[in-house]
Amino acid sequence: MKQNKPKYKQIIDAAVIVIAENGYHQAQVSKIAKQAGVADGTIYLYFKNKEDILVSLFQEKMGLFIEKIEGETSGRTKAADKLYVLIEKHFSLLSDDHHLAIVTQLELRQSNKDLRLRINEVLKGYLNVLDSIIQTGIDTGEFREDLNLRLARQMIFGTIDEIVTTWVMNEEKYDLVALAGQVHHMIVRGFGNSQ
Amino acid sequence: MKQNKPKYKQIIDAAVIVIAENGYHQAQVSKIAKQAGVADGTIYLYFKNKEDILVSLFQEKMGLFIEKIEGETSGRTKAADKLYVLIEKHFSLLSDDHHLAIVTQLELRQSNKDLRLRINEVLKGYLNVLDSIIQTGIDTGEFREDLNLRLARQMIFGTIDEIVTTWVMNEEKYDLVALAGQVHHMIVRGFGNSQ
Amino acid sequence: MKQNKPKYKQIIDAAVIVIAENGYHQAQVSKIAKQAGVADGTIYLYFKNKEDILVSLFQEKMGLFIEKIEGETSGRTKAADKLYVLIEKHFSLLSDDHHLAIVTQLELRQSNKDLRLRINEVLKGYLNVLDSIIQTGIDTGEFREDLNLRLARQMIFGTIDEIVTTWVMNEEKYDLVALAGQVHHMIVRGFGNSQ
Amino acid sequence: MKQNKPKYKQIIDAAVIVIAENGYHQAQVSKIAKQAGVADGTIYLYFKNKEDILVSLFQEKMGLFIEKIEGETSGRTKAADKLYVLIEKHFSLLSDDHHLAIVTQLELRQSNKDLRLRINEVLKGYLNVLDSIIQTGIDTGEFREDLNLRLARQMIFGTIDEIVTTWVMNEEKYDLVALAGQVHHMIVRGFGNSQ
DNA sequence: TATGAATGAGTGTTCATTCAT
DNA sequence: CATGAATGAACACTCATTCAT
Repeated sequence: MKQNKPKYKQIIDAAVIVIAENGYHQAQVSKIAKQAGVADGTIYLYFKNKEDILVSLFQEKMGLFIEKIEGETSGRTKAADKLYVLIEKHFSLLSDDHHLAIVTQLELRQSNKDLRLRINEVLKGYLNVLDSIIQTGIDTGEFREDLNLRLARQMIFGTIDEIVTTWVMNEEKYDLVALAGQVHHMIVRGFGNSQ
Repeated sequence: MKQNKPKYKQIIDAAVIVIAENGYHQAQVSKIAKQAGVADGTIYLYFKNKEDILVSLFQEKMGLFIEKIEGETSGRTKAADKLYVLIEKHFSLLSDDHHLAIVTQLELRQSNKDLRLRINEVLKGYLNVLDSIIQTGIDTGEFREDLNLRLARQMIFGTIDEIVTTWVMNEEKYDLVALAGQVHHMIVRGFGNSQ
Repeated sequence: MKQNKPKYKQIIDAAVIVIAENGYHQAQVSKIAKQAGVADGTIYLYFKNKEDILVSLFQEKMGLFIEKIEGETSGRTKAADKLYVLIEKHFSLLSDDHHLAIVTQLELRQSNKDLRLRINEVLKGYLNVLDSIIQTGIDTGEFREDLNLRLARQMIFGTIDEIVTTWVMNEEKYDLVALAGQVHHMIVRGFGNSQ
Repeated sequence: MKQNKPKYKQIIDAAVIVIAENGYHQAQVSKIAKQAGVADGTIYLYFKNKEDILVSLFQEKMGLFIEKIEGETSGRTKAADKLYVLIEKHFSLLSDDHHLAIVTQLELRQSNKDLRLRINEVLKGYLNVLDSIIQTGIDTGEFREDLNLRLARQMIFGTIDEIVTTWVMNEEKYDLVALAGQVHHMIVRGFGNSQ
């Protein structure tokens, strides 16, 4: 199991750093190898090709990401609470990892269509968590029963993603986590006045 | 004024087709020139370099896009109505232009940071329209007065963008415009039950 | 006779200025046309191609150059005097025309072999003047009778040319004409002590 | 130390051959690589860019050239003898290397100003040898004490260079080395009759 | 004569991947 | 397992020249 060997993680961590600091198109395999402290050729003992590094990177990091979020949300009963925890956790995990935020929000988007499709595969785990929360809400009557599951999921993901991306592009100048409450309220209650 | 010369538009239209059909990284200048029916060198009589073609493409198309949307929304009084028209128009304009949808949602995102920053400049016009609608809603009391303008704007844009992108990635298999009502409702009223 | 039409000289003068100020490789036809105040295509009504501009330039300017030098030297009887006048005139003519000095000493040397062969044709006129002076010197007994005419000519030309080129490369910081006497003495009398 | 790796010299030697046989402007990197028997990319493991090949070529070849000439001249005591050896050696080294003669006398002169400045840096070593010989001659009384060191150096270099260039342009039809004595005599004794 | 928009051939350089050691 | 020297395909851009007006 290559994934357990130390150099596997070493190379992935190196890739995150190199991509975050140099940008996607300036993240040459040789630069990643140097950062990881291995020879260029060694990379190919652990990864099929460059794309495989990036997909693996996303899988490893996003896997942990989803795991943590799932863990936190499962402790709540109400869908709205689960959703709040998800947003808060999503924001805080990226706030805590500057390099990862740049890589997932900006740099990895420059990859070609093939790579993006494979990244989307990984994202499905996250979207499943969202679906499950929304379905819970509909089932318990918290959310409207005519809510379109797919659209709702896309709204949540699109909103969170756009807010994080804007925050990263603004060089993370403000407190992202502090926005979780307002974002959560907009999603659950909408723009309208409640009276 | 180069923008009025026929070859200027001819080249931009060719670029949209070539990028949509071949992908961003396979859209060589020579391919665009061939599609436009001009010599490679002619491109450089109208554009400073390759990046300039792409920025101009985005400016021209997005300019028209924003113009049309602004025109339609200005005919409405209520913010909620304006927002509905915006969503519906956004969906229908992209539904009607298959190539443009692929280019704006998938291919142009692969551009480097510099180009993306310049694209964001163009997008500001669109975001301003959103801001103005939201502010109208707050002023008239349609929307909550404690609504965070920036977050609201990011939610609308992120939601619409994610929904369109998913639709494009799913090869436009379903009717995007038909979703406008539900999307609008989710944004304005949220997920919650109204009782 | 195209050579007599005003635009012919106009274009040649423009070429000297453009080459002197931009360098040989940055002296595009369009730049010369602009400097001459004519359209690009007009150049080709007066010159066969770009190389023809440069050869004509050299012919015109070097023709005048040789004419003036010949005129001055013919006024002297002794070969040594003729040689002195030639050196002095060569130095002063280039000292007086900054642009021409740069073009002939530095820029035109970057031309390809073909062009240089044609330039050498023009130079033959100058070399003939040299030969005639040397022959005179030999005939009158001023110069050694076993002097190798060809080598002597190459020594004079090589010396003068190297001195002028160095002076141009040093941005013409010192008085070139003032060196004529020493140069003349070195050529006629050599390095050795006369005793 | 790249200079000691076999491919470094292999590429430089290939460059001399390709430039001599095809001319400066037809000496594409791919042609040099082919001649050297390496891949195009390999060139860039040993040289920063194309200009670096040419500068290195000049440094390597001219470095050896100067070394050899310095070695030979240092064996003589009298300045005139040193000068004779220098001329003779200069002529014979280029006579023995047909390709190098073409490259240094004709092709490399077509390089742009930047490259020529860097070539001049290399030439300084040669000019220093000349200066030292001339100074020796002045100190020992062999040469006139009012001899202008800089002009004398330019005369020697200009003369030798012009004679070699003419010889190369005449396709090396005559015996260059055989001219050394006459050239030496012209420089040391001048044109004049000694009586 | 004069114009200037259009042409299209030509090349230095990068970098993911391989493979002999 | 690990190395790193070697590979070679791929592409944006310039500019001398033409020719319809």
